[in-house]
Amino acid sequence: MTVCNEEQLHEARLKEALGKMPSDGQIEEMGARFKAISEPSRLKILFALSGGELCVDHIVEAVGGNQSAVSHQLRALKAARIVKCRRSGKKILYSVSDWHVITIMELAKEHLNCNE
Amino acid sequence: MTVCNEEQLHEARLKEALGKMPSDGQIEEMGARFKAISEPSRLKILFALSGGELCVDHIVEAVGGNQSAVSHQLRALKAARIVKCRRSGKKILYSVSDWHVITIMELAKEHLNCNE
DNA sequence: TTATCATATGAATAAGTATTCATATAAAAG
DNA sequence: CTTTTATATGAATACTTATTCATATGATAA
Repeated sequence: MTVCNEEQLHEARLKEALGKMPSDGQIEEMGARFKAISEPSRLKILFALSGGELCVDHIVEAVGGNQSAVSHQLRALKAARIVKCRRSGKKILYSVSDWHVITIMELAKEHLNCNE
Repeated sequence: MTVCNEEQLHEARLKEALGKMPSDGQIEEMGARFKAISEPSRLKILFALSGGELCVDHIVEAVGGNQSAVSHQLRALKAARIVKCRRSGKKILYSVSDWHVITIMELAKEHLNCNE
């Protein structure tokens, strides 16, 4: 009767988990951010921009691939409000606007070397 | 001639960025992890599991949706080696195996409240 | 053994996403 | 004003991914 009841323990955990669960809106927002940095080319773009603003053709050099593809990815990152851009003469210069995302990328990169 | 040359500055930045760019393998690995936590239901599953191991039907309760869908997502998370499972009697208990991922989720959650 | 409970799986469909190609825009140089 | 340079865009295609339904597995209880 007072024996360890695993089932009861799990029920308690479930309730606790449900209590701490972020709202659907928060979950959506987090998911959107993670999705933005889940594609290799976008990740590369962001690593490239983490050193400072760059124009599109330099970004293209940094990530490889063709100009149109990079432009589409930049648009996605801009829509996710992770990067912003400004014009300077002929060129459009992109830069990071959400540094939290870069922080998370750096952290994830460090975790890689923890050869789990 | 010694005038501030923006172009030159950007070239320098590009080189620096290229130098710090993770390898393609690292980029792929990071991308895979971020992708794993970019879908709402998987995020919810992980938040639920962050309190300790749970059996599948409790996970289903926690995230909503149907059993089969949750099972497929659990498989994806297991394939990404973010969760693991063990059998206990009739039930299969899932738990987090890669706590780095949880760390990143918590961080991202905190960033949400920075009302940028 | 048979029935039942908990979970996993496969196939089909549906939805989302990346990439390419061709073309459009917009500023600058001539 | 015309041309060139830098970037963006739209449409089409090809991929990838999520979800559902029906069924399979595998442990346990009867």
